[in-house]
Amino acid sequence: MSINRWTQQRRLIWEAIKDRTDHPTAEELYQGLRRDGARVSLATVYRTLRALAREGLLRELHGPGPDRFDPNTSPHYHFRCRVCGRIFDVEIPYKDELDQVELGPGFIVTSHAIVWEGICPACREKGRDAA
Amino acid sequence: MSINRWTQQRRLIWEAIKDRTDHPTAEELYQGLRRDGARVSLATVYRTLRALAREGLLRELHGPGPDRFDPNTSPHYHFRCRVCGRIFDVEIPYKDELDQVELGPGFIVTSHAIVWEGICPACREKGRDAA
DNA sequence: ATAAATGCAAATGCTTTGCCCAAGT
DNA sequence: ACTTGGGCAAAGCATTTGCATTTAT
Repeated sequence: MSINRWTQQRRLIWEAIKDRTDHPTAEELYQGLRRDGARVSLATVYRTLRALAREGLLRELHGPGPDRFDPNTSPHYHFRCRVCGRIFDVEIPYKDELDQVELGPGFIVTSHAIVWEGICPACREKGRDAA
Repeated sequence: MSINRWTQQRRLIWEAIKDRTDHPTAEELYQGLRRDGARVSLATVYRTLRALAREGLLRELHGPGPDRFDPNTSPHYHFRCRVCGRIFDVEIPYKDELDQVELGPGFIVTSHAIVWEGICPACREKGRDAA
C-alpha cells in the first residue's frame, strides 16, 4: 500500500503529526484526533502511519512499549528517559563519518542511530529515580 | 522478583544463552531448550530473562519484532540487518566521550547505544535487497 | 467506473499474570 | 517448614487483517 489517494483521514493524520516533536504513539495520535472530533479508526491510524513511514515521510521508533513516530526525517539522534519513556530530539549533529565505518566483509551500512539514555528534566525534578 | 534461587530451569536458561552472540529471542531460546529435552515453559523463559536483565546479567534489545537478549553486558554496539532482522555485535570500541555530552539543562545521561543498519553478508549474497 | 482506503471486529503475535503445585534453602 | 519459582492456561497489550462499504480519482 502506497499513498495513492490523499483522503480525508490521511490528511487529518498527517496534520496531526507533521509538526510534533514528541514522537507520539499511534494510540496517542488516535486519541488526539478523536478529541478533536475527527472520524478515524485506530486501524487507519496504524495503516497510515506505516504507509507514511514506507514512503519516507515518517520514521518509526522502536523501544520498550508501543512504537513511536517521528515526522522529522532528517538524520538526527534521540534521548530516551528511562523513567517516563519519553523520547526527545538531540541537537548533536549527525555524524556522517559513522556511516563510513567498516563493520566487516560483506556488511553494507546504510545508516546509524544513536539513542542516549538517562533521566529527563521533568522526571529528575520529581525525584523519581528508576532504580 | 530477583534471582534468589538457582533452580534447574534458571540454570538451563542461563546455560543456553550465556555464550551466544546471536541475540536470541525468548521463543528461540525456548525452542532450543525443548529440542534438547529440557522441561521449561515459555513463561519461565520470559520471567527468567527479564529477571536476569534486571540483575544486570543480560541486556534487552528492542526493535521491530520480538525482544532479543544479549548476554554480553560490557558496553558495545550493534548492527541490525534490515532484511533478516538479525543483530550482530560491532567491534568498534565504546565511545565513553559520548556519555559526557551536554544534552540540555536538567538532562542526566547514563549511557548511549549505537545501532548501525544495513544488509548483512548472508542477505547481501542472496541478493534479496529490501527495497 | 474502478481501484484504493476505511471501519469494524476478529485475529494475531508477543508477553505477562493468576493460581495452584513443586522445589530450593 | 517456609518461601520462591514453575507450569499451565487465561488475560493483556499492541498491531494487523478480512471483508463489506465508502470514497477518491
